[in-house]
Amino acid sequence: MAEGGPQTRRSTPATLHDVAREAGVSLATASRSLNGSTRKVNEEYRERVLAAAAKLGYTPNLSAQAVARGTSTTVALLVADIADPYFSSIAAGVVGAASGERLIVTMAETERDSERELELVRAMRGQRPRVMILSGSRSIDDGLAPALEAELAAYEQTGGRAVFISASDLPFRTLPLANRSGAKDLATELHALGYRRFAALTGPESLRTAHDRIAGFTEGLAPFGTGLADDRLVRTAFTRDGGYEGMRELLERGLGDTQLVFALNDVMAMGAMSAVRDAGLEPGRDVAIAGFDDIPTVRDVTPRLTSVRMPLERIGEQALRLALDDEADAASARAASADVSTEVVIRESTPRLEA
Amino acid sequence: MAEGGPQTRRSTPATLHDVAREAGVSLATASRSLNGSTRKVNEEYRERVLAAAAKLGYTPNLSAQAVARGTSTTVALLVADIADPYFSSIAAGVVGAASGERLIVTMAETERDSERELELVRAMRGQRPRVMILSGSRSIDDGLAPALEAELAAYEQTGGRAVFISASDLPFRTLPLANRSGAKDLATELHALGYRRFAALTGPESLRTAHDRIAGFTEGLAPFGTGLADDRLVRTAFTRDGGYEGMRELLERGLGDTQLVFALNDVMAMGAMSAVRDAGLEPGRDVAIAGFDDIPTVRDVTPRLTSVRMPLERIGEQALRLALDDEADAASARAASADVSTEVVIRESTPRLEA
DNA sequence: CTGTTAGCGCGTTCAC
DNA sequence: GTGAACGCGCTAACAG
Repeated sequence: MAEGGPQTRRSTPATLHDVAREAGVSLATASRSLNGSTRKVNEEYRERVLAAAAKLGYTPNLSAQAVARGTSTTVALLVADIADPYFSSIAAGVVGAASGERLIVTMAETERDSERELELVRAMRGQRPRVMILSGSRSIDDGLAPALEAELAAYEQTGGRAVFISASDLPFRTLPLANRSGAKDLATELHALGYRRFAALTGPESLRTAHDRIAGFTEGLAPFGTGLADDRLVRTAFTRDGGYEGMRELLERGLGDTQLVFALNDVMAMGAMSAVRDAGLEPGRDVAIAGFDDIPTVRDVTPRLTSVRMPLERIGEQALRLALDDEADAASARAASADVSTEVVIRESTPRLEA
Repeated sequence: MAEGGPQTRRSTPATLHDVAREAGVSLATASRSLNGSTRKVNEEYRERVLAAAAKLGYTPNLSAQAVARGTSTTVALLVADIADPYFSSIAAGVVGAASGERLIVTMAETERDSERELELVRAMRGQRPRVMILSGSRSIDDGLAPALEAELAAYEQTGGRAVFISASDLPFRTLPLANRSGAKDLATELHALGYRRFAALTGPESLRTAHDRIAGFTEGLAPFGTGLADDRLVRTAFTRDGGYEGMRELLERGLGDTQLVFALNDVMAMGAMSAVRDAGLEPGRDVAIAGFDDIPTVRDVTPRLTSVRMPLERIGEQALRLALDDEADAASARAASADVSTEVVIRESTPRLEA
């Protein structure tokens, strides 16, 4: 089926040259008519060119344009895991915003490996992208950070623009995410609901995002003279399965008097809820659970999950805008981040505690 | 912070020419050392070139390579909605497989709009991608289909390779998905569990995938002399909110003696479960629910959702392989699709019915 | 094996 | 306003 049909001979795509010849004009005129930097071309010629282009099914070769112009229309996006709702939502935001700017986005997956991330940045540079957006997997004690910084510095020096989503120690534009304050707010509200004794499922200690969320949570608890005991912390993978395993471990250790488990992101929280259930307990009743990010599906689990809303799509959009904003500075980043502020959403997984 | 540092003057990326000069060799030698199709270059020169490249931080300009070679290393991927787990999983598969082939994937979102899809295909052609993968939103009575076909035919005639994920009427390579047989199997198993009276939440009537799934489900029910009454069908959007709204409508109409609601995909099913709950009923007990796709999160909802497993990541991989396989024909597509066969997964949302 | 040269498709100066 | 000619960064003949 796929190979059927009259074997029309394979040809090469129509070139601007073809269009010019077909229209009976020069290459320059054709070029001007089709993109016209300053449109100073006879209307009649213009139409002839457009007609010829349509007839030949001409599409400008973006690579050639990039070479000739010295700039591409590409934005490179690096994420830890495309299938993770957190990253796919951000990606959707980036792609949406890019589409509006007539930019094309290319995507790659770091798999949370900084070595791989570095390689990818290097490889992506080959595209001479206008901007490069790095999301996720920023570590605190990343030995490869200097190399990454050097690579990105070189990239920026040659006209590119690197943007990090969420805090990083590296000297590049950054769209700060309110991980710390969001977690702090969450802690405050949970305390108001009557919760006093907490445990947490955290990602790798070095993961910047995990670190900030834990720090914020602890900070929010401090005024009340409570906190997170070390033996109430479970380090695990920053994924659904990590959440499941972490909760299982916690249950094995014994929940003790723990009232609420804070999973550092929603997919972990969902895994944790399943682990609770598999242990014969009921999330929200036997142990409360809170997540972070407020990915769409948390509305559809039972009990509905308490979380901290991060406007993920908008974060993707703002990251691109921040990169494109020529005079972006600290103020601009602040403005962008104001647009992506968090909000605690209390749901059934953390019911008010009876006194 | 972002703008700090000594204003090192902005330069242009190192070119192959620079590397050659730095290494004291000719352009050709530099080129051969760095990519050398057939590595026939003096080891000493080679090393000098590599050293120079490293020193200068040289990265080959992919656009320039593409123009010179006449072929790019790009694969274009079109999906309906990036944030939807179905598509993000497929995308993850494509990106993963592409990475192995040293291909770069660019992504765009059709937003389930065939007009937009057509425009995107046209725009994407500008990249001269080696392959173009179209996933989702194939309609049965799509007026733009001829235009799309023409565009893709032109694309293939100029050396490109178009691949559809899931059936289409268009004459291009297609990775068939077992929507029909999967739904049929589901119906069979549900009947075995004791279910007799069904309703369904379906997407737009014209959506090919929706059509196939309904057809398969009906087919599976036929041998038992039962089926889906017209008034038990709710047409709604193919999204979570569509599922919610559809179920709400069904509940308003009155469930009657309906025992099970078949949502045509998992995100719809999850929305439907929430609607059931919001109506004060309990999914799985008051009304059974089944979905399709088996996206990861269905394991974490309550009750766990019965679904039909589609190996989404593998589907993405296979789509790319199918595109890359030079001698792909019907047999090859069949082989690939064998690798992406479905499997019914019965869970708690469809408990065995007491006789 | 190496260097020279002619393109690839397109943008853009520069004369006409 | 229009066209000829050069250059973008790189590959691929082609000679040496």
